[in-house]
Amino acid sequence: MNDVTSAPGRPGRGHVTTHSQLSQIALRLFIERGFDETTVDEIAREAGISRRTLFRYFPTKNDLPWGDFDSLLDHMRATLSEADQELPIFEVLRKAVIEFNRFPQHELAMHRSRMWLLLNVPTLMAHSTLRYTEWRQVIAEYVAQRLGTLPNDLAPQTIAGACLGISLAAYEQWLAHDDANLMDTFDVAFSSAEEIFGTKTPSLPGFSHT
Amino acid sequence: MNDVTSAPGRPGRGHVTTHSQLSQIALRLFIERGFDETTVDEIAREAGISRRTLFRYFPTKNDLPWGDFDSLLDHMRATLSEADQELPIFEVLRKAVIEFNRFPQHELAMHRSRMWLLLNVPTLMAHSTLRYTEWRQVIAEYVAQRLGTLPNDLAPQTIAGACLGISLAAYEQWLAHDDANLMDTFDVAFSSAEEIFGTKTPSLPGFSHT
DNA sequence: GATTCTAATGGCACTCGGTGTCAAAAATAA
DNA sequence: TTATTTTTGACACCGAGTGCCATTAGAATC
Repeated sequence: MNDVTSAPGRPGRGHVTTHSQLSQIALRLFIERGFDETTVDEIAREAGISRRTLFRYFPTKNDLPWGDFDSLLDHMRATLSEADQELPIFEVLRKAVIEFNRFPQHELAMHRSRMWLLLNVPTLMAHSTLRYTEWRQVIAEYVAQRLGTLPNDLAPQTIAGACLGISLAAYEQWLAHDDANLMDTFDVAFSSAEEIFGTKTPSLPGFSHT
Repeated sequence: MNDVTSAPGRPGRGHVTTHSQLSQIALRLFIERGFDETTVDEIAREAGISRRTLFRYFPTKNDLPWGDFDSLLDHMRATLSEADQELPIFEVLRKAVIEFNRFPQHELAMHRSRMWLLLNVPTLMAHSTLRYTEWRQVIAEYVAQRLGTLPNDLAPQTIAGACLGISLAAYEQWLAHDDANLMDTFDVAFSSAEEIFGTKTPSLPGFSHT
């Protein structure tokens, strides 16, 4: 997933386009005409490349909206590894997740389209699972490191799952209110979760030992 | 998803097979040859029906392993609605989820194959999301009713998500140890989660206010 | 500047999942 | 037996994704 337009100092023909460009074009068409109604041929034609080439940039049609997700994951991994080990796990996760979902102003509209598609088109919802798995694993690995357990143990996986749930809930919220601020929404979602699961104010009658 | 073999007292040709039969045949082939390596034509041929007919029983190849999932969902909904409203939510959910995953002895082997496929074949993992959504919604609706909120509010959705996470973790565990008992595994998973999120013994340093 | 090497592109044919259509088959009701 | 109803099967078709190979364009070498 490297956006190598024309790698300098390397022989051979350079790339004629980028993942980012293709992703944007596809996103626009998906929003305009609908995901299922847009064929890969149309996207390729719009981008001025052949269908065959498009499938060399993205393995499936479902991957087009995601753009360069791997880079974002790497970035979150880095953020977590550099985090203050003294901070409570929950706070580190909250910050890292919020950071992960920070986008420059001029990309927000596109990001909104992207997330709307990912959370509403059945095919994309399904495919997203595979991406979420990678995302959860990054969280789980950090939690495991903090707890001194294995990433695949129940605790890290459960917490990672909860973080994903919180994030998706935040996105649903954000998409439902076009005036909402993404960062704020995430912060509120994490605080709500903290309250639900928190040890301080058990506001969830019954979700505890009795 | 009604297994109407030949509805008595109704005109017209009767069904030549059942969802359950097709599901079992498909399951066997998927395990034997692999999911991607098994074509729909092969399954149809094995079942003695046409490809076109198979697609009238199951909308997609991905749905074959699930069998009659809708009935199970209805059953869980019923279990929840009949549950003692005095019991803590967590305990009701624990029981309902365990009940949902109870299978007669002679079906356990098949169920193991099914779950192995659903949790390990990427295509099926992705597709499962859509089924999990229905499952989570059943939980969320119950929790919402208990809390007096809407099913789509953060709390019910978060708890439903957590239940799903716990269940999947339990299945992973069960599949990893072929001598494990499914019911026991679920019970342990729920207890572990209770400990992680519990208000009594905060065993998760940092996953709280400080 | 011509040649050579290398890597991306584009065209083509093919497989497979999934759908629309319609005639044939089978079961019930008359 | 005939009419009606419902499922089935055959066929044609579409779109996603892949393997193969000739072509193209850029960089390095001479």
